[in-house]
Amino acid sequence: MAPTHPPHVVAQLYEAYLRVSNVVLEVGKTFDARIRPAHSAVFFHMEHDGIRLGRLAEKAQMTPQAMGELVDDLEELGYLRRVPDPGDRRAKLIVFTDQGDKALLTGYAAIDEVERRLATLLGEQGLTDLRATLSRIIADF
Amino acid sequence: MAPTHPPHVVAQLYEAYLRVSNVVLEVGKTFDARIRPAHSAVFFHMEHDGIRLGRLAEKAQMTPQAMGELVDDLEELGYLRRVPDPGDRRAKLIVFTDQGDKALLTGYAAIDEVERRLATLLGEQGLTDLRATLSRIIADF
DNA sequence: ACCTCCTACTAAGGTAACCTGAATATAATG
DNA sequence: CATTATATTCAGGTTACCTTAGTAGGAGGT
Repeated sequence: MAPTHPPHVVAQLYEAYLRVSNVVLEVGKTFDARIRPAHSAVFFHMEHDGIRLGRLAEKAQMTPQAMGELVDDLEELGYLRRVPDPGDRRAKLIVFTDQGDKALLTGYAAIDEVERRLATLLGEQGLTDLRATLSRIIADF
Repeated sequence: MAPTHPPHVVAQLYEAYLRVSNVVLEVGKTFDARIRPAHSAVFFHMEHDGIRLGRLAEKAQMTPQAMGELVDDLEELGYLRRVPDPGDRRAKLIVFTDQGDKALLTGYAAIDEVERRLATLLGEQGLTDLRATLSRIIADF
């Protein structure tokens, strides 16, 4: 069940998120069309010194199996590698390849670009206020 | 490709949307556990005098086939009915049953409740500002 | 060492929410 | 009328998850 007639804030939040995130997604698609939105969860939660599948899944709030598939994809595409975890021979550490590092930097740049565009649109103060307002909503709901 | 380290506005928008919409979704689930989030698109875009499947799909930005499945579900659950369109025998009008009307009102009430809660949290002025800011973002992106 | 319990990961199969392509019925148009 | 367009439906596919059930390798107690 969802919204109703005029611009409800719930609907506005959704719409604003869609539009803004789309800019970032487009950059990703341009970088490598084989990378899908679902893969962003991996880049988002990766750790540069390597991370285990279970922890990555936990951070992304999904099952290790689901995360395993995403990692499989990105490994096949050359963005990640699985190396044995020296501290636990059951486990593997997921690490970035050089190509993976480059993709991550491209993603960061796209997000920073969106922030700059928002600062221009709303003014520095306006962006600060928006951030504060969203934080309050997140904390309260 | 998506976010990065600190609270980026993109991520904040998403998180705020998730939290706020969850309140509405919970109300829906309590009303009838068989109604799924995907069905909200139907309630959102319905028109009280009846609407054709194609138009409903168009408003919700999905294919008529996908929308058809959602309408099938809600018809089976007793919230909608398909009646022949008197003006075009190829088409059918999708209309609410009494039960559908009741569900819609419940949804509206849940959304209004969220708005009231936001007004309390942010103040009337704060909510007005947030709405204006989101509108600007939507218009610009 | 040995046995039990745990943990990381993999395999197999399922579901929800979409999609594309093709069929069918009816309309609209030259 | 014959042609082309429109409204819906039918069949089957894809993506992004999930659940259930292994398997291989550690860790601790005896």
